[in-house]
Amino acid sequence: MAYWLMKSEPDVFGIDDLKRNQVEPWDGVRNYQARNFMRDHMQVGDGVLFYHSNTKPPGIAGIAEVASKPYDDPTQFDPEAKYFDPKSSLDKPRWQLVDIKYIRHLQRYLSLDELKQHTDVLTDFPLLRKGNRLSVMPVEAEHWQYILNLEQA
DNA sequence: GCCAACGTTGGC
DNA sequence: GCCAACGTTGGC
Repeated sequence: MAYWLMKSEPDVFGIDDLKRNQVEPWDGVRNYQARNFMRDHMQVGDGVLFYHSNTKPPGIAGIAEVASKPYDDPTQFDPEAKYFDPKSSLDKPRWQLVDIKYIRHLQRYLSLDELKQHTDVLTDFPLLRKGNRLSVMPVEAEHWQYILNLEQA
């Protein structure tokens, strides 16, 4: 069992939307590193920290779970789709995704500011690394546990 | 294969 | 709205 953090802009798709839909294909990832995490390393049942980016304040909003094996992101084939990729094709698909299932909101929102106050424990937490732009990143088990404890604090 | 130009992310 | 970081593109 592995743990992940996935970013989304709440104006586009936030934790409330996930709660409403329950399960959602995590489409639109167009970064190879992020894709590789989904395609090569995610397993059904893995834990996901649902992070709100590009909002005030940014932070972790809830918990979700990987709900499918990786499969081809359908939006890459659709010329009308925002995430259409003309270099992708049905026989040579570039982008894969997984479905994400809603588990729960955090009891309280953990802002990026607050997380930054714990860099002593959250060393090498990718989210806190300078210049980090990855939308999908691995979370170590100890960090996962620590963050869920912070929620109670 | 190098690298400058350009585009995107995302915090501030 | 600014800008740092950094990935991608394309000319050579």
